[in-house]
Amino acid sequence: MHDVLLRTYGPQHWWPAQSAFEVVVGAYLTQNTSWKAVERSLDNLRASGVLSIEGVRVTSIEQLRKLIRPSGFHTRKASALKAFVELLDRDYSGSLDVMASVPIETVRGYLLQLPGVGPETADAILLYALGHSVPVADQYLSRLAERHHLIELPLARGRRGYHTLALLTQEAFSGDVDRDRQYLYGEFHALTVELGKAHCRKIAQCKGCPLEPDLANLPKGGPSHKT
DNA sequence: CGCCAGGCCGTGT
DNA sequence: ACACGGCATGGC
Repeated sequence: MHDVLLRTYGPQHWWPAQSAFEVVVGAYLTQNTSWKAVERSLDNLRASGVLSIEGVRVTSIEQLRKLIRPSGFHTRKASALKAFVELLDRDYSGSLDVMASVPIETVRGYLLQLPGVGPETADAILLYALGHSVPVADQYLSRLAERHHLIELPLARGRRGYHTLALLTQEAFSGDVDRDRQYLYGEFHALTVELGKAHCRKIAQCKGCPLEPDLANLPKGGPSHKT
């Protein structure tokens, strides 16, 4: 799948950000929100000089809320961003580099305890902001895995479903010893998102989907669930 | 106008 | 352990 999508869409060079902290902010803001809307919030933060650790640290939660309004759920996301910086200050000297030097499982545990941070946000931060080799799963990947019968339907959803998909991704790339896994995880997630953006609603019929040859082998009747 | 977006959380079974 | 609704706003 990765190679087919790579040939179709080309290298994605994810995550689209100018700094590690911008990755963190983007990971929060894009929760159930289109990236287009996130970009406007990021522009607002940048224009106000708030798109930095210090910026979030010194900005009031009310002001933060106004700036990120375009990307929705601003009440939750503003306080969640504050909580992240508080964790950073309290346990990692206010430095993402320090956070990146701590064992991955330890950091993941702390991230998951933060408000507004679930498995996908935590892994996106670990991979794209902290430079760890961690697969990232999402709804797009879940749909793809279901359609291609790579996992049983009961395993596709919920917290268990996320872990199953992440493990599946890890195993799928484990045999590739020539390419860098961190890079592959990053690009694969980016490519599945790109596929989702282009074919999210059409993937049921999958007309023009680059993975169509594989989807053509689906059982008669095809997928019945919503995409 | 209605659907949905690169989830997460609290509540109810 | 899941299913379900709420969270907010803007694009299409």
